[in-house]
Amino acid sequence: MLYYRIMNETQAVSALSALAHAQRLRVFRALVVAGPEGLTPSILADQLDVARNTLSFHLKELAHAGLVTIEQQGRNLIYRAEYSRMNGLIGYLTEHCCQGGVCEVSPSSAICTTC
Amino acid sequence: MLYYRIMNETQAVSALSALAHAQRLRVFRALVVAGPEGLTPSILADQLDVARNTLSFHLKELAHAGLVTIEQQGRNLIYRAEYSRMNGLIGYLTEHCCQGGVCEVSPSSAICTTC
DNA sequence: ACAATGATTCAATAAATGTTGTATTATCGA
DNA sequence: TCGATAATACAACATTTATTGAATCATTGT
Repeated sequence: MLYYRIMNETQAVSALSALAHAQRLRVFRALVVAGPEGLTPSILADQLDVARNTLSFHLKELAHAGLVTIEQQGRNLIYRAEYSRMNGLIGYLTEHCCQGGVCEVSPSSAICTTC
Repeated sequence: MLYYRIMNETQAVSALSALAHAQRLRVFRALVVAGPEGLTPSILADQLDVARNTLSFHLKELAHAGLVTIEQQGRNLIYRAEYSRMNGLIGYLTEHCCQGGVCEVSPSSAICTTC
């Protein structure tokens, strides 16, 4: 029972690069906490005290890496964390752990499978 | 029963930056697969076809981020993946998921707890 | 139609990161 | 002690990434 798809190296580097920045990491974690409801750029900008054009740039990076999704609602955009992508990244990092020995990664390593 | 310690933002960004590079990611994954025995820089350099000074630079980055440990054995160094750090990073990324609702992260999200 | 709001785009500058060749340090074995 | 091997450190250059302010695009409400 797999809840995600293991990604390739390019996708993993892209996701890791996207998260390897303090502001983007804060944005992503805020979206993880927000859950399925998601957040708008305005709310995020206020909450995290980031300039809106800067935030827009960083959200684009996260979206390009597949870590967040965008839905338009009127003149607002709703950003949401893409849990399956996050789980795919975790799977990529831990794949074939310890040569398939005692530490074998089980599908239960995935998080947020119900989102 | 916690197998890792949730890290702070600086540590998380450091770990993510270290992994956000194709060669370093390959190195880390090779060490994850190698398990507790670890690998020497020579073996890694041969296996991954990287110049030794370049590999040394990248290993230093991984070590600085706490993702690998170093043990000296004669003139060889043994590098090992630091599983607890990896688990700490995963914990940091998924903390308070979905406002503690249906997707609450359980300690079982940690991987390689027996390493 | 028009002003206001939400959000993104662009271009220029500033800052951080990666690569390469060379040099250095330390250990091993004859 | 000397040559060979394992590994790291340094410096110069090239590349990538981040920030900022101003401009643009789209939607809503009057």
